[in-house]
Amino acid sequence: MSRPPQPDGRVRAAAVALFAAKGFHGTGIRELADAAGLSSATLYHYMGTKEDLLVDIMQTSLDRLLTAAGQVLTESPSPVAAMNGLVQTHVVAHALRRSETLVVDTELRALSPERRRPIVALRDEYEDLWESVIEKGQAAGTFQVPDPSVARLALLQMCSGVANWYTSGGRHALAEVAETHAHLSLAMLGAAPDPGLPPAGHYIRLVTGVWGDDATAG
Amino acid sequence: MSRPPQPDGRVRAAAVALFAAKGFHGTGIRELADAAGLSSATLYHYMGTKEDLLVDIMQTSLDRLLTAAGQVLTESPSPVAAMNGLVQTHVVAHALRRSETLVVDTELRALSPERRRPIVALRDEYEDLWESVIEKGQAAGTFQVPDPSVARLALLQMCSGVANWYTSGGRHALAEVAETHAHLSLAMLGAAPDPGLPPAGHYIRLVTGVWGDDATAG
DNA sequence: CATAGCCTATCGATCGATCGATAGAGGCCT
DNA sequence: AGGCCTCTATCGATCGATCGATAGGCTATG
Repeated sequence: MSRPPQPDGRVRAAAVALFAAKGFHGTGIRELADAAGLSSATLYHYMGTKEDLLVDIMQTSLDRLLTAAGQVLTESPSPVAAMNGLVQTHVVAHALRRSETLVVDTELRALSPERRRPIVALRDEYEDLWESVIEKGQAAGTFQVPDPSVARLALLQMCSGVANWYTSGGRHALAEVAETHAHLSLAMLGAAPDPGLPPAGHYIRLVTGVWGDDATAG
Repeated sequence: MSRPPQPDGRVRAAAVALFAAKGFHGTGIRELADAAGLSSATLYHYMGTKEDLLVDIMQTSLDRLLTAAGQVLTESPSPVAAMNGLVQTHVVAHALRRSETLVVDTELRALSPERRRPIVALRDEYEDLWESVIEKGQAAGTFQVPDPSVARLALLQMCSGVANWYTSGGRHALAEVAETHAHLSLAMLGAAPDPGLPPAGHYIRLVTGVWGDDATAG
């Protein structure tokens, strides 16, 4: 997790870290340049506007989340397996890539309406995957919830929230957090426990595979 | 919900709405003055600095949340009743006072360390109330969760998340949202359903009582 | 010598905050 | 009643600082 050698990667990494810590509007161009080890003018050699940079970060993050979710759904034979996989993948991504997922979740309001629209479309596409899994489970009688759409919203808020409190050196190990969230989610949906589901290690590998070993971590 | 007649109330209301919609750093002094119907100079007759205003908003909101939670715990005879009450009160407050709770949840990072500390202390005090209820239920065998502290974090994220998506004219009625969240929460904790718990109306009255009919709504 | 990478210097705009001034309401002394 | 003082509420103008972004030039590599 050392600082990436290429300047464009350093700019991205610095932006992700600063936007997550201080917010988009709370981060200045000179501050960003300092963190990337460049002058504020050179910054513009590697990016468009500050908003372009934010859009790019969100785009990349959501693309990867969609890719990971697609793989989960392909390999999951049942709604319970799919939900277990979606939750664990989401939680692992939000823990290992805290900063970039936080930026996606909190800085949508910083985008102009035109730039926001395609990002929101990606987010909706991702959330629709969750919705359809809940509906399939509900239709099959595996899940019993009073209101599937409220359940979807509650579930996603709970899992995304991991990015707000998880720390890699903290009290809770990653696998424990992921599996606990999967357990809580399935309990919430009224599903019976299933010991045959893949453990956290499987989804940790999936997430690190999709995200690659590049350097926008945090 | 009309615009409060007193200028200081208008400043507060405008700040809550703007900070929630565009963020603290995304809201300018002149913009705030326009929304309150004052000049930017007159603004400073009713507040200290912009940061003072933010601190004041957070302080008030957390005080009320603590007051409401205290009342819930006083009147609840069991961990299940207490958790039902905490969840419903929290959800109702986050739905009826979306903007101010969003500001509390997302703008902590905008505060300087010295100003942040007492606010975080209030938040921790509130979260400890939840923690102890979960632990009591766990000790009594009413709740069964793999990890009480992860459960507390997951629960709070889920319930606070209501402020991110609830709209008063939307698809979901307030009472339905509150009761659904209580149901999901108790299912998450492994508690058996209990039809004898107070319905949402009780907690809606509690919240509107604590918040009063003043005009910082939204 | 062309290009990529990077700089200093600078732009106009806007930031949060303060200035001195004014209008009006209410009290108080004579 | 009239004159005077104080306090609140408000303003336009402006402060120094910082904002995001650009212009133009230097250096090194191919």
